[in-house]
Amino acid sequence: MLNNYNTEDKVLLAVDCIIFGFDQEDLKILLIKRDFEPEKGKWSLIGGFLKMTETLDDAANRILNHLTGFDKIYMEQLYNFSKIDRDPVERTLSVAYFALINIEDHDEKLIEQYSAKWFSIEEAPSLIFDHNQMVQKAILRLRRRAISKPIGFELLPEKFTMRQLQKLYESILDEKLDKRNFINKVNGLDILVKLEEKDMTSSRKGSYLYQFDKEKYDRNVEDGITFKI
Amino acid sequence: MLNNYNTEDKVLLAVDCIIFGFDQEDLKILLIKRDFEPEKGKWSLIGGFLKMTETLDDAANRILNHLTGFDKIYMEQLYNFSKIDRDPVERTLSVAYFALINIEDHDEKLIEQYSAKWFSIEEAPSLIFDHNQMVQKAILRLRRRAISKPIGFELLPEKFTMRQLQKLYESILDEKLDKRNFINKVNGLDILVKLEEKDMTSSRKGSYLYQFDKEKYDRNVEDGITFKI
DNA sequence: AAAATAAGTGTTATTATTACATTTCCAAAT
DNA sequence: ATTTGGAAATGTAATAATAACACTTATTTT
Repeated sequence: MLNNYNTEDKVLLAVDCIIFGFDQEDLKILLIKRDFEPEKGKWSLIGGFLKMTETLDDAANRILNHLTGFDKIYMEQLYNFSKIDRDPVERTLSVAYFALINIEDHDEKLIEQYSAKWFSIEEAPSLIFDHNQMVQKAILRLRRRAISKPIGFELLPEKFTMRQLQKLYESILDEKLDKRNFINKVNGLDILVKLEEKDMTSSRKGSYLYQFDKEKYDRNVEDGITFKI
Repeated sequence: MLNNYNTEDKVLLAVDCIIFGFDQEDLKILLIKRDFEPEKGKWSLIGGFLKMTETLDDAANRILNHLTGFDKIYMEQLYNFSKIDRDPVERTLSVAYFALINIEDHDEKLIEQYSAKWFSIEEAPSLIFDHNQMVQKAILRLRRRAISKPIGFELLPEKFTMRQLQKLYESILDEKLDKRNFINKVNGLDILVKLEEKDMTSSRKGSYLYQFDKEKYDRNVEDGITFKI
């Protein structure tokens, strides 16, 4: 006889996404203004409900794809939030995902369509439900990631300057880093290719552009080499 | 108008617990032999279903309490497993929790009653569903925990020898450690109290017993001081 | 030609980690 | 009483990683 689980409770399962981006200055998150009740008009993470035919990763991908148009976004499951009254309408648990995207490639039209907006972490408005808590947790996770793998790939444009990479790390870790030590460390990892090309927008002298060497980068990640800056 | 979520799918949500213990030699996990279908007679993690009135932590506590009799078990949410067919009976997601308990205090009767058994990690049988995967993930998490906080508190008896503490770390990290370096490092953390008392079971000379200094230990954990051995 | 501005570059000091071998203590055996 | 066996206890030197630190270069604008 199969146990048919008939007597067990079923619940709604939401998936909410913390989307990080980097605009060469600040670490940002993408938020939307809710156009439905409850909490209409307030800012929130983007989210949706898990469907019967999806895994959680599927659901997170679907939701991310809607808002960004991208398909292969870096994404990790973060945590299950389950306070009884976290959603006033009905018992709903939410699995938070965090994602990293390159702001520059991002489709402006989709953003408009969803009344979405990038906020730098410090200036982000207060969010609905337990979304603030989710963001806090995501920032901590992102920090851990940043020192366990070189996450720049996901957040920077294809070509970038050392300064940009350093700024990215400074905004993730929320601390100033020493320029020389940073460069030495990064070069030691042997995951960047220095290009001939220079970026002339930031100074008269211009600064060399770099690219990630995808192969070495991946090997580096696999080996679990740390990127402690 | 409130959005009432009526059209959204609801799912069963299980909670499965990976319970770690340490018996002075090996790191172990507690498994039960299923006495119901599906997979009756096979080994599995202990688990249960989330009830409408509980948070996930509540559910994990309830399940842990049933099997161990303990109330304040160290416990962390691990990951939500959501493959479509992970449970052959019905679409069920499972939130895995990992827990640490001191084998010695553990109630033998409860173990018997549930046909539970401690297995050392290497000798554990293959488990039902995706439980092997859960255990793997739990081990990795435990390793990370072991180097970010001194987890001994949860897994060792109140009084223990340096050797035991070292053995514990060796079995968690799955590598041999140097005795002198280990002791120097641990002493440097200033979280242990050396007692007058000796443990005479392991040698003629006997070895000093230690206790954790709960206050310093907690401060240490709060400060996020690493316990990288 | 001078000024302004960010880019680029190495060395030393400090700290943390690793490697490593001998002596001490005690009980049991003789 | 003496010897023996076995684990416990102990410190130092070598190496590696991290942190601190300031001047020169290249280029455009004035």
